[in-house]
Amino acid sequence: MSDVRSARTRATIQDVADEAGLSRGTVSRVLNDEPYVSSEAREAVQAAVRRVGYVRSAAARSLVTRRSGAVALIVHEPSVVVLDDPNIGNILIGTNAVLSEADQQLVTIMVDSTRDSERVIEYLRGGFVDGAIVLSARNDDPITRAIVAMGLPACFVGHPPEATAASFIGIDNRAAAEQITERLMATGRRRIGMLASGTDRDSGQDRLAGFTAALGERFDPDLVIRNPLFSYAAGAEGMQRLLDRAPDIDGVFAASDAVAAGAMDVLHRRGRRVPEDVGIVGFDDSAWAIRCDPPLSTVRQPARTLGEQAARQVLEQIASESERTGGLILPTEVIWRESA
Amino acid sequence: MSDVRSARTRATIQDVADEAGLSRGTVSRVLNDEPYVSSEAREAVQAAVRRVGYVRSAAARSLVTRRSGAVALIVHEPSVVVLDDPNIGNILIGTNAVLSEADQQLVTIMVDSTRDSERVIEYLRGGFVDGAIVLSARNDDPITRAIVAMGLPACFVGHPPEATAASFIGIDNRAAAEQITERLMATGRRRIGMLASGTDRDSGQDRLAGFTAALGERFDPDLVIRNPLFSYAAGAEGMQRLLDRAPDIDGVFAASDAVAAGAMDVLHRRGRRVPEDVGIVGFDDSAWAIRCDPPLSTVRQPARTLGEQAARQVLEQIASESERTGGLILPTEVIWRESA
DNA sequence: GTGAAAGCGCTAACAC
DNA sequence: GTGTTAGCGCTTTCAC
Repeated sequence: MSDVRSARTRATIQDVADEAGLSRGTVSRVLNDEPYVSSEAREAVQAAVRRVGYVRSAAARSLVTRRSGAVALIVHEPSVVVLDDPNIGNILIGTNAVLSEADQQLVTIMVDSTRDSERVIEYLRGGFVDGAIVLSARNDDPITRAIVAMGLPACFVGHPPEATAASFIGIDNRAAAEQITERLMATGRRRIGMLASGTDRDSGQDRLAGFTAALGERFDPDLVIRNPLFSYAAGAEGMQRLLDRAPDIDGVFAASDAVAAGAMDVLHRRGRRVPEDVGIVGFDDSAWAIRCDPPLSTVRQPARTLGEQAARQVLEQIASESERTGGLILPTEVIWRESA
Repeated sequence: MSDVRSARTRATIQDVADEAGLSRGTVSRVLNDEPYVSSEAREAVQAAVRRVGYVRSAAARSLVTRRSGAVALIVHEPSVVVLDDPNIGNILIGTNAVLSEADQQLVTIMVDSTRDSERVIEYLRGGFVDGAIVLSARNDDPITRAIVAMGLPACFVGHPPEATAASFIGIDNRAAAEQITERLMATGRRRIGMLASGTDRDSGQDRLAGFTAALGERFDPDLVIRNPLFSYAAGAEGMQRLLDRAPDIDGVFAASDAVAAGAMDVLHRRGRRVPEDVGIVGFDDSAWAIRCDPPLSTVRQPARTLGEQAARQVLEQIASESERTGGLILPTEVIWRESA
């Protein structure tokens, strides 16, 4: 029996070396696929690894290489919001695909409290990850500040963080909102309102700004209902208020598809036909859109691509040890269906 | 200026010791909040840490302590499924809350391909995490096998993995399904069908088994439509087929709320009234349930608690270095609304 | 091609 | 209370 170690003790590279009758150095070379190793040695090491059940210690390796082989995806949202944001899932998929290809491990971290926030900063500083992708950070966010300060390779998805030259990637919410509002106007609507969710963050503000710009003179602040949440319930509740304020309303721009779905149900309940009486458009092109009756016209947000590109940017920074590159804005597309 | 290190080099504990005029040992004690340190020393160290901008290396620390302070949540699902599983989000929240309280970092890992799977095993073996919570693993899953083999503290959510005495936590899908089917029967339905999603996994199989058991003699295999997905689309498509097969159907048990929602929309479209003509019940008590019209009767699954308990089990195993405890089955509750 | 040896940054056991 | 020192398991020169 070559296994003389106790069950609780892991085999080390030295055990492998002894077993193979070689030195640690050679074993290390084999493990790292380095050149200048005889094929006999290579095979001997591989066999020895098997026999002693060796797995290398990430800590020891990372201590000397200063690399972990992992990248964090930080979801900085109160937990409730995360659940029904249709984009997060797709961003995650895109990011994971690209990192997986590069043999980096993606670890997703949720920040749900101040305590979380502090611990996450420790985690990042500790060197558990080589880079980070940050979703929907606020500008005054401590994690953002820490990342920038420590120079961790990173990409911010959603909006540029502060005035720093940090790399970011996002969509032009303002332009997209303007565009779809214009199309809504082109269908002949006269009294157009907005269910403006998330006005406490950039994306929400920008969508409202685009809406305002598109309407120009015809913009009526009374027809804007604000709500922090991008939810179905927010849409339903907002639509009630909008109808009470302006029963003659004939167009609605909802800040997200979920909001639009809530609004549409209320419209039906209040006896309004869509799109005959009221035209309605959403934002995201999420699963909600096709599920609506009639199907929802909306803005397609390239969430998956967002995730992929963010991952690429981080990988590039890690590889080149270069300074951050600038930002990137991905194009959106208006998807015209039957709701307007 | 006390900062003589290059910008690229991190300060080490030695730098702090020099700066504070103390030894590494004392600095380490302060850093770890150990007793037997004079308050002067403590303050001197804290000041020095500030000045040199010290952050301790996780790798070095973890190398000697054999602890990382992190726990993995492994979501072992094809990406598409993850997105609309209403339970995952809540499990995540519960897990994060408990771990956060214990100052452990939760890292969520998605397994989306064979390549992912292999990398994740490496990651776990490497010692990046002290424990793992595994969601909806299949029995033949390589990650499950690796975890069991390496003796990593772990808890499997959903179902016991193989015959091993691994710790797990879940709900009794079979009993819950049986219970709600019985209530459906009690409303006087004669021809009851099931939209049996996910029959390729334990939860789906168990729900079908419960349904079958409840119906007893009245069970008709022709009224069971199978579909791997727990989705709205699966429900819609399944309901079409069910209506075609048995136009006189008057009761439906859908394997999830999303499935039920899809089915209900088809019923409406085909001119059936709910619950007058057809009674329908779901499973999960997710956001779908109250959004249905009429609101859906369903089984409440304690997803958040599931996550909390799983985290506790893992923490306990980590702390005690004990062998795995057995499994735990949480109770479910039938929520009776208006759809049946 | 391979071995020997010097660390990576930290904790913990042991002196004092 | 504090300093000294021996590793933790690995990579990486530098000889040979």
